[in-house]
Amino acid sequence: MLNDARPRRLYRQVADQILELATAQGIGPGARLPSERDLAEQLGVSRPSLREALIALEVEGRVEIRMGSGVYLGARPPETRADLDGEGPLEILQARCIIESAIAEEAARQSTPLLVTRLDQCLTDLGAAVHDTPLAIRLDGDFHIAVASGTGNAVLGNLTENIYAQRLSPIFAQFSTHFEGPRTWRLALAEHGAIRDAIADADPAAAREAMRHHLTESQRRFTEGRLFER
Amino acid sequence: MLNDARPRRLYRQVADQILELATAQGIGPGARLPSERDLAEQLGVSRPSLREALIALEVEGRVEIRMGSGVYLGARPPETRADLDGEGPLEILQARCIIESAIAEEAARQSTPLLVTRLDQCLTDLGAAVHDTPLAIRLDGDFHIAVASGTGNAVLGNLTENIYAQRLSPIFAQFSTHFEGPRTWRLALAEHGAIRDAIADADPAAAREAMRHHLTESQRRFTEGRLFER
DNA sequence: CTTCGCAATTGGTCAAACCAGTTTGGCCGC
DNA sequence: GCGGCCAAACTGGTTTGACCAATTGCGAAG
Repeated sequence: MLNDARPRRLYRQVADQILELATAQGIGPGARLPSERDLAEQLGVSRPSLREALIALEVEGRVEIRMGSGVYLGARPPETRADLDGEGPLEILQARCIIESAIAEEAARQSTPLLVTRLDQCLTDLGAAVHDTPLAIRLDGDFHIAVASGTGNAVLGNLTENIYAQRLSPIFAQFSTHFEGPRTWRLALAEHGAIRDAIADADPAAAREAMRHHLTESQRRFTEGRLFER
Repeated sequence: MLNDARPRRLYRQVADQILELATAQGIGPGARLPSERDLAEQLGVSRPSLREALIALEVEGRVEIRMGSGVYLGARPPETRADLDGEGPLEILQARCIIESAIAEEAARQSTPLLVTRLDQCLTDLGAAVHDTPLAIRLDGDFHIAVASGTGNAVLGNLTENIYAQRLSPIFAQFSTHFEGPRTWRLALAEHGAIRDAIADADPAAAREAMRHHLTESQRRFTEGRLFER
């Protein structure tokens, strides 16, 4: 009553089978699929296992489970991706250059003394951490997140946080510790200062250019460090 | 032997409790946490339920389950967020206004005939679907994703796709179908056309303004529809 | 001291219940 | 005849207990 080969975990296989079965039976997005008991029997697994598969699919947002009612196929098509990683650090830097310069511009447009105070705090923190790269990475992120939150838009704040979460991933961290040091952090600190000043002056164009300059320089430092290392 | 209150699903609560317990006991990233049986007993739930929580955490990438060995805490720090939702549709529109205008500007800077062709295709598709709101929502997203992919940066493309995945969520969809119709789609189509023209002319400033105008108008239509409905 | 193997530990899965919301259809009253 | 109400039939939610399979580590044999 159980399957033969098992390269992946059962709940993973079952999850895929459920999606296949749904499309095979012409069950479109939003439609209800068979009950847990029926599905378990059709796929030849126990209900707890079937349930694990459903929970995995629910976490991924591919199905919606309504208690007492049934399991419904998610609204979004199967090719939907959930994260923005998978790309190289350089590509992320390029994307940030485009996005964050626009964010800085908007933040300068809504400049407040409170925001400037927070940015100053970030600057002094980073200034005291130029010799501690792991800490500096975090504080660097705090500055950019502070700028984004300065727009007053929580979505932009979350988005920037997500981008920085990428940076804390193991692969990125390895790169960083190799080519980042007190010198690069001091340069970054100066560039941050320029951004801070532009926002303090409520000068959107200057803030935009300062952020663009900062991230362009970051790209340059990154590629240089990469070449240096190879 | 079971808990009293149950606002959310049990596996969700247990998942949170596991993370809390891990930090409380000083279990750092990469370290092993107690066995399933122990955890189930400590948290006062059955092993299948505990297991559902673990699978949810595994899908989210917060723990790693090694068969026969144990469950290990994920490498990334606990504050990492995975999505940018939780905010209202209007806030997402505002964020898009800032981000996508910068993306359109960059796309115009790298304008290619191929991109213009793709945009034209999106326009004709949307023009033929003004009476089919669900389809129009999808095609509208395709246009914006096409613009983002025009930057040649995959991160920006993925990011835009993610933003549109939000739009296909049930809550947003309900709003959309209420206040969107042939009239609003025709207006959006015209605004899309302006963006297309600016990109075809390789005019970054015009592309930026066209995109900003489009999303500002979208916000206006959204708030109007919302008022109308209440 | 090294090495091989077995046994304890851990995750993986299943079976059969019972509990708790939802839905639905039929019955009763209007 | 029509509409609202209530209960039975779903549906997901959770537990218990058992057994299988992969891993690991310790101890005995060389």
